[in-house]
Amino acid sequence: METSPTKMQLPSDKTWNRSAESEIEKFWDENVKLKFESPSTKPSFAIDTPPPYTSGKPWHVGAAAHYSHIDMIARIARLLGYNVLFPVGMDRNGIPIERYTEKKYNISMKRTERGKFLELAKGALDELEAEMIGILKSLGLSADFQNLYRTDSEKYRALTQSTFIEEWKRGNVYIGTRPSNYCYACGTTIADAEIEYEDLPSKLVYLKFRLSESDTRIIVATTRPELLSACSAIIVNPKDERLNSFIGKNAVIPLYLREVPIIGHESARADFGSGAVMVCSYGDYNDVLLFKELKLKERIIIDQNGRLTKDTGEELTGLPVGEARKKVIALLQEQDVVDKIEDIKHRTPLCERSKTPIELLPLEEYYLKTADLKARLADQLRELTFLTSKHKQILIDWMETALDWPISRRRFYGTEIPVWYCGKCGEPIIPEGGKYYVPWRDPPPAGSKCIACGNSENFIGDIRTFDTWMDSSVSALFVTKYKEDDVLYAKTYPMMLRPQGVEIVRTWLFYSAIRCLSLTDQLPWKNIFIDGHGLDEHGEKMSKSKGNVVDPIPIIEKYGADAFRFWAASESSMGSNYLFSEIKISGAEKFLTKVLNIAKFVKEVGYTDKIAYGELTPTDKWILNELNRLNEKVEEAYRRFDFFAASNMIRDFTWNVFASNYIEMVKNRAYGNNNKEREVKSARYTLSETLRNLMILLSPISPFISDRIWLSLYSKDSIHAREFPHLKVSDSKYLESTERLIEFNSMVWREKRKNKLSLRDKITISIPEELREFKSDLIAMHNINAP
RNA sequence: GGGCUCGUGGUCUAGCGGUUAUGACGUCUGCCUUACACGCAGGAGGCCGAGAGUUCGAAUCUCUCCGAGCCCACCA
Repeated sequence: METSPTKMQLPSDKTWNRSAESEIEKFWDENVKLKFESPSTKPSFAIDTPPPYTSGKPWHVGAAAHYSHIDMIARIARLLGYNVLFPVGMDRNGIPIERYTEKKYNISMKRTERGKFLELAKGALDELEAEMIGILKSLGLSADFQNLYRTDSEKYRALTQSTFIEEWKRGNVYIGTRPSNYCYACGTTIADAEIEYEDLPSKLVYLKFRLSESDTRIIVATTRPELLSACSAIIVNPKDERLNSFIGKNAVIPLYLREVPIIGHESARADFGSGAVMVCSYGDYNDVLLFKELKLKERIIIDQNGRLTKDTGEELTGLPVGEARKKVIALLQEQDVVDKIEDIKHRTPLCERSKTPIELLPLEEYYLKTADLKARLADQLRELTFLTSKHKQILIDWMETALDWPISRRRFYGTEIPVWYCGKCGEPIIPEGGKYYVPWRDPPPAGSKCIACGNSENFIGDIRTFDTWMDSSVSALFVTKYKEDDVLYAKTYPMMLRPQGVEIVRTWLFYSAIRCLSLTDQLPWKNIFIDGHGLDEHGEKMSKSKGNVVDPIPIIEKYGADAFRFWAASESSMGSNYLFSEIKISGAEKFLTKVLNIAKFVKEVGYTDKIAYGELTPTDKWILNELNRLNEKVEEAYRRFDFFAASNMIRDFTWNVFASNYIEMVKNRAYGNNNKEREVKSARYTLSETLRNLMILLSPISPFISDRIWLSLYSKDSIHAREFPHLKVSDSKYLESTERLIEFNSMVWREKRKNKLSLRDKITISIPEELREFKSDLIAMHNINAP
């Protein structure tokens, strides 16, 4: 045992708290460098840490718990003897930071000069980032902050661009014009995965269409009357006996007086609305399919600003969708073609970021082909282990439905698409990868030539950026230094672990898997840890709009990061959702205070040099065997990275076996109320040894307190350089005594209570034969009158 | 409509075929006991969602139903 503790002392406060942690945080900053060792004989363990998105307050306790979980895994891996690569990055591209900047400076992005806007956004990001790093550090994240990366750095963006260029060369990228999900609020195309649906109140308008052949009317129900002028057909279900006689006839669109065919189609449901549907470009995804299938002519009547075009007639031109809807209803009512209007709840596609309805608009965008990659991913899926196996299905389900990925965005703060277009013929010019290109600002590399017409001047740079998932989907390549440091790459790729939240399986997990698979012919990781959601105390999702987001900062200030972490570990099984509960966090703090008090006791009675196992008293041998059993169980849990099981086992042993029974049994002996020097030393040694061992077990979960105790009692070096303890004791006969001992102690306590005796009063009671080995400790503990 | 989870004392949670169901928080009672009153000890509180089946035996396996949550796909 190292007996020269540092100047670190146990805190004098009565409870474990934040200020006791701050000193440790400082100590780590100055003395502990948890870096990936190179060279190293240990096996590598590389973690694809999710780069947190810097979008401003409030921060989310769920995110704090998530990073705590990831840190526990990193620390467990170190404890198990791995050489851990634990990077930390900041995801800084994309729409949220643009919105934040617009709000902060009260400006409009698209009306601000681009260079100026980017500068403001960068400044805003730097402030947010500093705050976030502060939070991560105060949580005790043992990541490599010295090499913090940013997805908007030149180096990172150069990687995003060069991986795009590689995909282009492989023929996996194409430019396509197809109806895309367009968000007017964000002014850009978004991917299917970025849409969420919500049931919103809407009006179902029943319109009377006259047939061209006769005066008969057909009633058409629509939630999108403003799209009337884009109507290209009406469909009815052929099995719908009320309406199938209309099939083959033509109807006249009110207001516009244009004829459209009435067509039979299965997708029209007889039991909704009137049974007749107008097919418009584009009301919903079904319209897109119908236009394709029925080869209808599309009319695009909404422009990129979300306003109706002049094709819709004088009175509607220039109106935004919502107003146009009201106006057109009024116009139709004037003409007496509105049969009735129903209030309904309509499942509306919304942009996940701006929460505004999206429209389907044909736009020219870049797409990454996913069909082949999905097939390859499906092939290799069995090589990928999900620590929480139930989550694998989410990925599989999504793979079945995912379409080609639209990767271009009409935004400013993102990685620029590294493409110029020939000023003469429009052919795309793609540069060589490896550098960071800014086409909206700079000309293409010197010597660029159009491969189609040979033109070598007047190139036009693309003004678009990539979807931010294009950046974050290569995080595994960035941190393992793909095409930059072959030695590190060979050691760390594929990475051991991708930890992430369940809500981004469809995006980050899926996109990363297919992109890295495409570029490296390997899956980027061996294991996936999908973490659950942090819900509020009523089990509801926390969201800024509901206002129920709990900020972790005051929680950490109040209870300490270790209490927060212990709670995060012990609250629910790996990957399950958990409810935020301040009262439980305070319960975790009580446990840590208990641990602190055990340490104060151990320090007070003093500790001695190592004593051979054979020299120890039976009680001491007993607790060491129990401790050994705990070590085995915790090691087994830690090998599955199951901090939930481990934390609960550690708490149970520490409190209910070690403190309540063992310490009470040996307290007198440890204080020296015994004239046998050997037995006194035996107790002191065992107390110290058990606590020492427990601190190592606890260190991945609550690193502050375990290191504070470690440094105060045992060593001048941090606990985090330790390996997993192996006691190598195997007197398993002592394990049989545990239950009997606890039962006997309980029985004595009950007797004393029944007889209104205080715990230190004498009592006459006989000690069972099976416990005779522990007799002297039991007599001292309960003050038993030896019969 | 399809799929995936999940229903265990007031709350949360473990157990997932075998003696009186785990632990935490809360609650009640007593107690300043040479670490800790943010403590110690003791107690109350559960037909393990409902029903049926498999089995010598079910919280645990199967089916049906009820309820909750999440995801996906159509609703004009």
